[in-house]
Amino acid sequence: MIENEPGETETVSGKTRDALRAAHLYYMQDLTMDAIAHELHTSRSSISRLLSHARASGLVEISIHSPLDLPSRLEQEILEHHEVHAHVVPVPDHASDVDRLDRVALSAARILGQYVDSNQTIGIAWGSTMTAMSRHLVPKATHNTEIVQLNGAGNLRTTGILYASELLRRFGDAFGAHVQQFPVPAFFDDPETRRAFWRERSTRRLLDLQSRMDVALFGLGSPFAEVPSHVYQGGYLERADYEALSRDGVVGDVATVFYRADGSSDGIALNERATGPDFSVLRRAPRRVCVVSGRAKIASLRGALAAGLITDLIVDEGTARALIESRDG
Amino acid sequence: MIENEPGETETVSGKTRDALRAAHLYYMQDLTMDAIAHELHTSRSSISRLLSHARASGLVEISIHSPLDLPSRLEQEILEHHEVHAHVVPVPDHASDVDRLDRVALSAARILGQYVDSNQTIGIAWGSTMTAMSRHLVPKATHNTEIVQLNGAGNLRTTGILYASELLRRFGDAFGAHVQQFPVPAFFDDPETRRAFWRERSTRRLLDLQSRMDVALFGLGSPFAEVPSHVYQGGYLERADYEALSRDGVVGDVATVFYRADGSSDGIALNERATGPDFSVLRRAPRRVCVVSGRAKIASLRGALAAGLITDLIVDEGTARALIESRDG
DNA sequence: AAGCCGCATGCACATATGTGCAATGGGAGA
DNA sequence: TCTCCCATTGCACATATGTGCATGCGGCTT
Repeated sequence: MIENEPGETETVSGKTRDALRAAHLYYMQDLTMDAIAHELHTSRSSISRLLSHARASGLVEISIHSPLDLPSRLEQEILEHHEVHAHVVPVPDHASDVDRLDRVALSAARILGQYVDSNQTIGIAWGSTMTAMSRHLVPKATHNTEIVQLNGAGNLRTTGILYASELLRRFGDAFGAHVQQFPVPAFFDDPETRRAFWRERSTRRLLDLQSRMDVALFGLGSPFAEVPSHVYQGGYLERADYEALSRDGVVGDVATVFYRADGSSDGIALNERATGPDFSVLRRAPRRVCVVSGRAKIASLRGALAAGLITDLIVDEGTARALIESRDG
Repeated sequence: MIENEPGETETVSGKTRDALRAAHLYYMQDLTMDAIAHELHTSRSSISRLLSHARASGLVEISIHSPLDLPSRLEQEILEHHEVHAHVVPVPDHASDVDRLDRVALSAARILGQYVDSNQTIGIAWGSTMTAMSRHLVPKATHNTEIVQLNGAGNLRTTGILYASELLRRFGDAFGAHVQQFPVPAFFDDPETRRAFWRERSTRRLLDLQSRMDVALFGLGSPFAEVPSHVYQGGYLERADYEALSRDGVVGDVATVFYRADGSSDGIALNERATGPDFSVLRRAPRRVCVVSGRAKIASLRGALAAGLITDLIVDEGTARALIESRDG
């Protein structure tokens, strides 16, 4: 976060003070913006902008509580079948996968604030889901919170996708948190290089952070879906790798670590070269938030659930329904 | 709370479900009402009404967080000088006392939800401030919460003022709580009658509840202000009573129990006939929320603070400023 | 001291939201 | 089964809110 500079202090806190006051008048006292403008001796349009600012900067928080006696049927069933707390994001069935992703990411960004707090270590993966989320984060002030990158990103070839560092920075900015980058490629070419790297003290420091995560946040990869995930388009994997994955019965990945439909991940060769945290490490985090959208990811989701990687799931309605309805969807 | 009747269940929970979904779409996904109407196959105006319902029924909660490093100057100073957590309600200086009361009550009603929770006993006084609040309560579902009337109300002579029972019922409805009425006059004529009554088992049960309150909620009376409080207009007190109060140096009351500027209340004769809880009982409640508006109540507020009756104060800005600025305001 | 830059402001217009009213339809009771 | 009642709906209009644009004010650089 940018510290106030001399001479700027007044302006910055003045704006926040105004925003706070306008928010009180608008949300607590139900005054019209016109009336507020009058009270604050400014124009109505300035108040409109001030209130937008108040919302966007987390001064105003809007939350939705479903009555305890009326949980969403889907969320209830997911809890019963999979022992996972679900947030089902309503999305019309006819929505495109792009819409779906955007809407889930938007909701997820706003829900995320509930999980993040001071004095926490938060692990974050990268991918198209996380990128979409990063665009909509609502800031929340925290102290002593640290964000740690879960897996290497290497270089990207495709355009229009943010570098992982930019993505992490957005999360860091939103929570006033320090960011620990993980500057390695997504996959090493040689398992031995990875092992050597893992012995480096700077790497160990980061791995240590990962093992002490309070919250892990990730999307899911699904290598064989019709619309392959981010990782599978970036040129990280070669044809031979795909064939190996296919042979190993892989259905998905979390932070570039692969698993099968039954949740197992032993003996998957590619994992020896991957940079994401071993599932045994990941599972140490008491809260593991997974954001998923699109039915293409159902197989991947089932696998991740079977592997016990998820404690909190944010998912679009159609996918949630498909998850519950049939085991062979 | 009205229980669902057969055949009504579907309708009621259907409406709540719709409201919940609409709220998600509106507040989490930023869809326009038009778009939501389309998704839910209804008209835009129905969505507008549905969202109003969602807000009014507490499904949607809007809260305002002031950044920890920027507390309101006034709130900060009140905390330092009086060891009380203040919520300062912004109100323009030129507002009338009626406006002031309305706006403070509206804000207070919305803040109240933060203090109320399941398994609590909540004591509530009555008066114009509480009446105004009762009109704006935002429902919040609780279990096993009990509301107990702090002081008797007797009969009222003036019109346009709700009977205490109606007032209490509104609080009870808002929190789904059971209400314990206290069917006695505000003041007994004879102290002996009061003592006798206090020995009754039904009374003792209620007094016992009062002594176990988790939250007490009250306004302040100020007998000698230009605009006298509710109690002083209702015909509860006679001229001789006023003169006695004046002689005793009384500056205010909480739930019809009087105190002096220094917070003392010993030897005030009228208190022997009053039905409100003794301050020693009141102070057992870990949270004691006081709602005050209007500079006329400053002397009364100072006294209540001196008596240590308040832990949380909701007050209009002008009064807060006057409280801080000069000791002889 | 002058000039430049960037940001905040208010206006006017474009959208979005709130609400009185008449019409509709489902359900309780006769 | 019929009728009446009341709650809910959508329309059309009234308000309220959002936003592109031109303007002007400070602050910083040259």
